[in-house]
Amino acid sequence: MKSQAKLSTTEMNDNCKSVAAILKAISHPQRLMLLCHIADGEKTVGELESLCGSSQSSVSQFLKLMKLENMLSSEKRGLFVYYRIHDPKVKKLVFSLYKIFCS
Amino acid sequence: MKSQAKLSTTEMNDNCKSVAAILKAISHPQRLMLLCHIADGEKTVGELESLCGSSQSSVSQFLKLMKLENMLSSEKRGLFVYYRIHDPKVKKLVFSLYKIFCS
DNA sequence: TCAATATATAACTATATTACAATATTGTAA
DNA sequence: TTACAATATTGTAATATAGTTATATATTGA
Repeated sequence: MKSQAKLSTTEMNDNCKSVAAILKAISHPQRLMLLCHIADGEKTVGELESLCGSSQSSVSQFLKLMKLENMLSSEKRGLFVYYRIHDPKVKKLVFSLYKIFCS
Repeated sequence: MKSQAKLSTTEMNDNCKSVAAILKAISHPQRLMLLCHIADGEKTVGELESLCGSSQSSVSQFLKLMKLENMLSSEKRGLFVYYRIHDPKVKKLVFSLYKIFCS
């Protein structure tokens, strides 16, 4: 992390704030689970509901929260709403988490 | 994230739980800041206090929290307590965060 | 139009976090 | 021993979050 020494305190502060906000949105077992499934390919609310074993209401609320953080985007096609990862940085993060902790 | 499909639901659940706990400990601007400074090399409470501009009490509490998660370890030498990153996975995580979000 | 299905929102309770202040502990040095 | 500096702990009030249930809205196809 030596490279970080190059950042000013203000820059570091700002970076920490925004990164912490993203981490906060992910730092919940159910939300992380949702994100992992979505990272594997776009999913509908119903699919996520059964994949994660959560109620429709809570899945919907979590998705909304992560959409507000601009982490996810959604598209309605026919009867279903498809969710996918919007922010490429978030995709990289999920991949890193997988590499570090799950393999 | 295709590789993730290989994990069973139970495995995924467990992984998400433990990873979310770590993320939760980091998902706070001040704590992330602390961690970044410590990742750069071991630090005393007093150093962190001035580096992060936080009160002694909150620095001490945050450090304790992250120690409980086994993310940090500490060693008392003389009058000072030195903190460093204990879990190599956490070190990797901090480095990934830096690569993804700060460069 | 109407029934079935998918999604979103509201309201509420229990619990957890945060910040802050006060106090305690420990090691060092005079 | 006393004093002091560094760190840890505790108590607490304000706020945030989690999880549940109930309700509302939107879309599609018959």
